[in-house]
Amino acid sequence: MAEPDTMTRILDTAEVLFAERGFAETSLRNITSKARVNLAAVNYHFGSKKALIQAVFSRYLDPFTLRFHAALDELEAHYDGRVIPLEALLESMAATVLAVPAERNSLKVFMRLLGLAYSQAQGHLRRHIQQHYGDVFTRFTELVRKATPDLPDAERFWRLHFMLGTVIFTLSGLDALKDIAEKDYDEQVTTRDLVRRLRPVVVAAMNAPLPVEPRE
Amino acid sequence: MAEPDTMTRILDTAEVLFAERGFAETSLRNITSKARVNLAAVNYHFGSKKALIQAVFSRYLDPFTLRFHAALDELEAHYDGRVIPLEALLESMAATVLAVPAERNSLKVFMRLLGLAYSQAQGHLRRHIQQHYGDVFTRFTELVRKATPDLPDAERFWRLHFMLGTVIFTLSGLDALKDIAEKDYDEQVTTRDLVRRLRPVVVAAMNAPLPVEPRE
DNA sequence: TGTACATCAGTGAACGCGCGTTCACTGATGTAC
DNA sequence: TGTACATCAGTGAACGCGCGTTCACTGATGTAC
Repeated sequence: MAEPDTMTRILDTAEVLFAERGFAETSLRNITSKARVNLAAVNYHFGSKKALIQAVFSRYLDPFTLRFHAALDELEAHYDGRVIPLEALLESMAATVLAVPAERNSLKVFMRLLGLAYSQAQGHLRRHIQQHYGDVFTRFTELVRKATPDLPDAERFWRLHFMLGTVIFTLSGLDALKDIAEKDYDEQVTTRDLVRRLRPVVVAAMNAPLPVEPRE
Repeated sequence: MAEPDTMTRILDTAEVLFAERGFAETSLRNITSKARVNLAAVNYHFGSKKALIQAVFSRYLDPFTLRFHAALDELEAHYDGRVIPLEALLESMAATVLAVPAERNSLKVFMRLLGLAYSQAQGHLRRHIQQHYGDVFTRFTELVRKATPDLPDAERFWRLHFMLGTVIFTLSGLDALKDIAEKDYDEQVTTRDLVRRLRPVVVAAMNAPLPVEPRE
């Protein structure tokens, strides 16, 4: 099989290293030497390290938003004006999340990248993502709103973010957790297994009773 | 009031900068210039940047483990051999987490640091924490085991980590989330408010029905 | 068919810069006799 | 009470190093006439 071209080799290598060590800890020299391309090639093809980081994200998020919009279209067509149940929405999101990196065989990398985007440095990345990919998330939350009419808006907002946290944290810290789990109960853990375990937890969390009102 | 001494000034400044930007993105020059101490003072007092990072953690985790052990002692004494209910255990943990940084007035910093420890680079930090502070967590999970006898061990393990993820992710990404929340529903959000919202979610998640068995 | 020029992917070496760390040092305080 | 020495907290300047970026260049391919 032919070697992939330089740009692809850079992206393939960069996403793995970024996911493993973060952005600041991964130098262009790390990337280019591992990818066996010239150091200057990154700046030639992408312009800067920052732009490379955004390109790495786009390669996951572009197909993700595309597919997710399509999946939501399908759901809306299927329910034809009726309210889409919460479980179906969550199921659809999970399926899309699982489908995208399956092509590129690394869900872990995808989740690590999302986790980094949330937690890492100032915000140029978060801003970039919100700008380019905020729409599909807005559409999703609007559908969730219809599926959970009894939940106050603020409560739903927070619970969605709680669950986002659970999923990203778990799937992105996967290696560490897998290590601990295997040591404690020498049991093999797969990602699909985790997603299976996450499902009832997320549903229960979204449907939890409302918190007690704060005392005045 | 007298200026705190050099070591304290370094620690106070370092924890804030680390929490804001991560470890790699925070240089000793950033820290020492903001703390108005000599650059060489970090290496004089701590030996290295790595040791400074661990010292920053110790200042939170030492009192935390102390207090948490004490809180669990109290619970065990109060229930006197009977099973401590899950809610009481979670409540106790939440109270301890809130109490420790209250003295130093930064829960956000504490959570950001924990989040970084989980997600950041290789593992020297995770190993350090596991070594020095693993005991109290082991004790806690053992009590949770007694409180949830119907939950399979693996399931409990994962759910505890899911919830750890929720809490750390939420409280450590607090600033970003607060921004979004305030833009969407110009509503002021306090940390105590979030903890109040987290409580029923965490309880519901721990008590969620078991996942469906995977098909063979 | 041949030639001149433009475009493109990639290269090798160097640039200046900020990094963590080191080292010889100063000046204040404490201790021994 | 005085002197010699040790310890300690802190300093200023320099160290070598790896970083992201730049730049002049090469060689292959495509386009115009």
